[in-house]
Amino acid sequence: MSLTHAPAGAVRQGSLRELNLALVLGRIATADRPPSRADLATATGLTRATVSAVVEDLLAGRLVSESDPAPRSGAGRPARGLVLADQGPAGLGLEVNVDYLAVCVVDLAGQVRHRTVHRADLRPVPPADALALLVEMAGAAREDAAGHGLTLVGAALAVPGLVDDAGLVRLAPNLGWRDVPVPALLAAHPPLIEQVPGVPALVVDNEANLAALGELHSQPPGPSSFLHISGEVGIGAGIVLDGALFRGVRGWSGEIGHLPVHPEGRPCRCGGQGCLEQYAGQEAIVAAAGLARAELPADTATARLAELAEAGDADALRALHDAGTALGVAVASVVNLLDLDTVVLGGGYAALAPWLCPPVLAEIDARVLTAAWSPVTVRPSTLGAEAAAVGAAGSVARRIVAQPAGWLARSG
Amino acid sequence: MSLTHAPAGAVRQGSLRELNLALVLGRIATADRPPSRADLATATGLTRATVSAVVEDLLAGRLVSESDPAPRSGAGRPARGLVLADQGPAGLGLEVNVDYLAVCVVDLAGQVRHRTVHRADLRPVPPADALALLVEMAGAAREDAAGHGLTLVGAALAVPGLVDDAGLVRLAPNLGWRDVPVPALLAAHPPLIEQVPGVPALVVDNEANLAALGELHSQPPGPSSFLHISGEVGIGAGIVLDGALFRGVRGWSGEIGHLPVHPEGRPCRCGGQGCLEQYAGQEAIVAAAGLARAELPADTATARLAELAEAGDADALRALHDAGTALGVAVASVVNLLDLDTVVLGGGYAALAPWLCPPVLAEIDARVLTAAWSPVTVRPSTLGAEAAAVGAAGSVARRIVAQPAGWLARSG
DNA sequence: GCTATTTGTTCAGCGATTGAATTATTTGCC
DNA sequence: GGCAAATAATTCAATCGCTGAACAAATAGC
Repeated sequence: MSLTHAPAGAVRQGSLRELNLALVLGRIATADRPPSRADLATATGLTRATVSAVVEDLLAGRLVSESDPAPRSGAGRPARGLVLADQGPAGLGLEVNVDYLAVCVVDLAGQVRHRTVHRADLRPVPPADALALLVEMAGAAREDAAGHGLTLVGAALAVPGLVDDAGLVRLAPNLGWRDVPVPALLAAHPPLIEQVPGVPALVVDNEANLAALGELHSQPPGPSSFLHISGEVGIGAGIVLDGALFRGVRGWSGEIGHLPVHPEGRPCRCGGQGCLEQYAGQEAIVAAAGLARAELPADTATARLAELAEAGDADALRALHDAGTALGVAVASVVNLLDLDTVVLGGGYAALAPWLCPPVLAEIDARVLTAAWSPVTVRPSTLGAEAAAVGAAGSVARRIVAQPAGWLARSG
Repeated sequence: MSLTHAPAGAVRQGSLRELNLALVLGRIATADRPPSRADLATATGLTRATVSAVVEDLLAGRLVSESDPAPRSGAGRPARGLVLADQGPAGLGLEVNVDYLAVCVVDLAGQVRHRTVHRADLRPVPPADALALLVEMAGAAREDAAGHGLTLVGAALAVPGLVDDAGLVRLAPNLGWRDVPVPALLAAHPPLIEQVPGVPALVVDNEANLAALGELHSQPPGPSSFLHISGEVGIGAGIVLDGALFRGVRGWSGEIGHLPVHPEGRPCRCGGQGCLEQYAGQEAIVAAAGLARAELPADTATARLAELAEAGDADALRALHDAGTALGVAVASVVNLLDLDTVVLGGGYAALAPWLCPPVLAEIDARVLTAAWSPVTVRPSTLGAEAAAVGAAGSVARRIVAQPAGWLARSG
């Protein structure tokens, strides 16, 4: 589950080419216009000769293709622009959540090429059955992707809970899962992906982490360090530092829902007191707004809240303001600690951002020592509802871009 | 101020050797016994031939030396052990604090080879005068170091405040500094260090950050991710993730002293309410213990508290317990967020650790969701009082180990 | 004294980058 | 239309550094 994109180990002769393949491909991926070989040479510091050789490898491996010439004014031989191939390797993203299953396919460029969502209450469904359904959806996704010339090289599964290094779901409270051995359960089904060196066949991770990765790789590119908060029934956060997700010593970082915002306040099911989740979790907001939980399916609760707030309902507005204040206290802690300048509200919070942002910002201004010199941006996520599935698939595709040598060794 | 120890840029022909020099030297630095060339080959994955060539460069540059043969049982040609040289490059560490100035010199192996402390109340002293005094002490340190065959290749200055990328001290509240241009003030004095490519002549950083780096590089090596808390008049934290200090977007991470532990509690001079500093800062503990601030010099306050607690003074014990509980709430937030498994209490907290640790651990157990699966260690710092100065000097020496090519290019 | 064993060095070979020269292709100007 | 200037991309000998195997060095055990 740890993603080290620094070589760190022995630097052999061949590592040199591997590193430069990744360097050039990464540059092509992040450029805002299709760069020419000459552009890449000046941007990377390599010579044109080397760049040509590297690009030749990438073209042969079908990781990049030549686009229409980049519009450039002036004399000289016209450049040939290089873009990430829209065929070739792609990532499979899977998501199990409380009220839906989602599957998607993302290509090298980060484009979502396939998307399926199956809405259902998954709480009464045994984990093995839920995963079987997901595999069935993934099979159809693979067929569709193959039709577009895409090969699935890895899969990532997002779950709303704690996952350990081996992919064991220790605890997914809102889903009712405990100690579910996901890799073993999925191994019972025929494989959907083609193994590529350097790309794990299956990664299982927290949905908040994967949603944050999705935000990191979304277009247009945003900051490389930020906090992404997924506000669902539970509240999770993905912490992106210097362009990499920070997972913590055991991969359990981001439990922002259990930051104490009122240390002597309401007891929480985690055993603590006054956790953020008790004041800004979906159930807490719904209850504070005077809505009966029973009459609302989970997937419409935030929509209903947004409707009421839009209409000026006083109870809803007050509930959202209080929740935003509690969230702001927690966010202020994070900003004081990590000195981040961007906070993204995702999941259910995205739709409620117009009412949550002002109190969050107010708390930040009041409580963050450095706010005077460095304004903090709080904004809703740009990805849609199944952000974690998109982020999961994108994280797989991203691995190919970060380590193209494995794919190239495969396809000759 | 950002230290990227991954190449990330273009990988040229010669980068290969640079990377392997760093790889081998780093291995020598972290080995618990002097390794032979053969040991290094198996440890790094390089061939013995390559390791021999690399080691030859390191020996020629006087970064390592051959030690007495490592005791090894069995047949075969005896190995020649390699150790970091006790002569050659060294780092200069400087510290300005509220009640003392400190200067030290640390060699490649992390040994403190020189140490000077000047105790005085620095609050009434103008910054320029304080720095002039520090430079004078540093001059003597350089003479002493030169007598041991050590060359100063860079300096790092620790200050108790916020520092920006250019070395400008924006705010050091307890010292009374505001917008002090340290590099410009130091440039007025003759240079003390010999410039080496890749090593900045002067780094100015927060004392909590540098103390954390000192802890990271202390012997015996500890974990590579931890939280280091410096409890002085203010409370600062250094966050070490995966062996690297995390400085935040603007270098202002670690302001744990302003985490809200009682959101509607006592007003804080930062403008917020209920900040940790108001409950666990030195002044708060002293006041809660019923000691008059005026009759205590700042540098003896913690010693006096420890004395009283040792003697069983009820007021002192209660004050420490309450401070520890507040600290525990903040630490629980950090652990929930970052999933760290080690917390180091440094600065004034080190001496008070016997009384602070129990309540801190109690709050962690109660509030951290994952505490059941992953015990968190809370322990006092192993470094002494001037930890920041030692960490500062060590961070300079460490740069040579991480990037030896610059030094080698210099000395031919 | 001989063998087994391990360490460290030497050397031809090779892969990858380098830098200069060369070719390719277009714009602008007369 | 033709020519010079300009920019892009390729070719090729030279060079740098790693590799693998053979070899020399040094010791323990029998």
